Amino acid sequence: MNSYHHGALAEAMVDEALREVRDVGPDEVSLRRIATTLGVSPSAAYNHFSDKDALLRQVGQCGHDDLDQRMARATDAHPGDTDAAAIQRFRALGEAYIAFAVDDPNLFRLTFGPLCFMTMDESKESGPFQRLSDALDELQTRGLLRAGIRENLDLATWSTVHGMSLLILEGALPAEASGAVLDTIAQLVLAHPPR
Amino acid sequence: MNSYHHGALAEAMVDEALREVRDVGPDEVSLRRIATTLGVSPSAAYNHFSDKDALLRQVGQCGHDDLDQRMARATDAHPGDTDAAAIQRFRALGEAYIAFAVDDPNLFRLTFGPLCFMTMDESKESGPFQRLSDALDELQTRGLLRAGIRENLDLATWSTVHGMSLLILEGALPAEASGAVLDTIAQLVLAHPPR
DNA sequence: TGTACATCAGTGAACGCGCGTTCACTGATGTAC
DNA sequence: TGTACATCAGTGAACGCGCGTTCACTGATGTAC
Repeated sequence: MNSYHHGALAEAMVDEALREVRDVGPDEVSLRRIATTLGVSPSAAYNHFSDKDALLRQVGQCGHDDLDQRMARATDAHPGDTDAAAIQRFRALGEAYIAFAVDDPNLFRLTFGPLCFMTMDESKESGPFQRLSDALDELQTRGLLRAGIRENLDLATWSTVHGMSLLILEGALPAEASGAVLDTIAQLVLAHPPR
Repeated sequence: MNSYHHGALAEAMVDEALREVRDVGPDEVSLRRIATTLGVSPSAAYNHFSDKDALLRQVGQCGHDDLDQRMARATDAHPGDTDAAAIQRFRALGEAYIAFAVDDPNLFRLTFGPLCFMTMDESKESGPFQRLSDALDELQTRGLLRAGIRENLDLATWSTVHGMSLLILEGALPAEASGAVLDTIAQLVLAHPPR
């Protein structure tokens, strides 16, 4: 309650850093500006973070978590033990990934940027990639995939959806095209595409 | 010849900026450092470039041109008026794109970064995207593509190859996996994949 | 052929800026006895 | 219940830095007559 000890400075700094990332992009975030905004001295951050990058890495983790939650919601939105539902779940995962990039471009860039990258081995345990991979497993189990393509298909689809996201952010691809491209992917992947 | 007038400062600055981009990444390039390296005053650049971004944009153009040449060479490496050659050309284009990213990661980032992005309409006239699209047209003409997938397939494959490149640069995907993923793409796209 | 002059491509000093990080410090809190 | 003391989480001044850009300037070049 007292004004000397903030009480939850670490969390407040992550929140404010997240705001700055969104506003000005990962490269233009300023530790000093964050401290000033929070009414705290520039050095206070060092009680909670070893350096600026450590703070930014925590913000990147927020992005990763947000994406994961979006993908969880996308799956939940299409329940049901049918072939059609399984296909919808797969597609919804791609839509969620792209929606994250479009809704929160700077956070997306930070999360998948050099500072916060995670090796495939780490992200394989859980998270966005695993969700995609699980969805493909389900399609495979149901016999909906073309024969002999399952191996590496997770990496291929992840790459596609990741690349689309970035091309959209760069303005090289109109966001409206994403639905049509996702349709094309479904066509490529399914043994008997819905017409 | 005299030392007062450099003679080709603009080209020299682009060359040196390219070197800096490769060394330290697009964000850490310094105009002053470039000037010092070239033995020229910090303000000399402004006779040739309106500002730092203009110089960087020119470097990004070099990256675009280099990629385009790599893709041209990739096509030329597999001549022949046969189905097999057409398939090899398509695959070689993807390999060239990824090789550019792996060989020259920082230049790749600049070329496809926010500063240098080109709209799809611009790049459609010629360049990497057009080469990919042409290769797909040829597969289509030869009847090698699965039925009904040509539309948006150029955007889908571009996205895949672009996404793979970035995931490799971020360390999320081992570079050695790229061949296998390209195989998977060929399998998805071709009506009768080579076994 | 020689000269006046416009233009081009440099100089170098200065402006004004914000940054990340360190350091010795101190106010506030909580715990042991 | 009261008090000594360790610990935690702040302060604020300073360090040292490099940056992009502007400005008035000048040396070199080339062209018209």
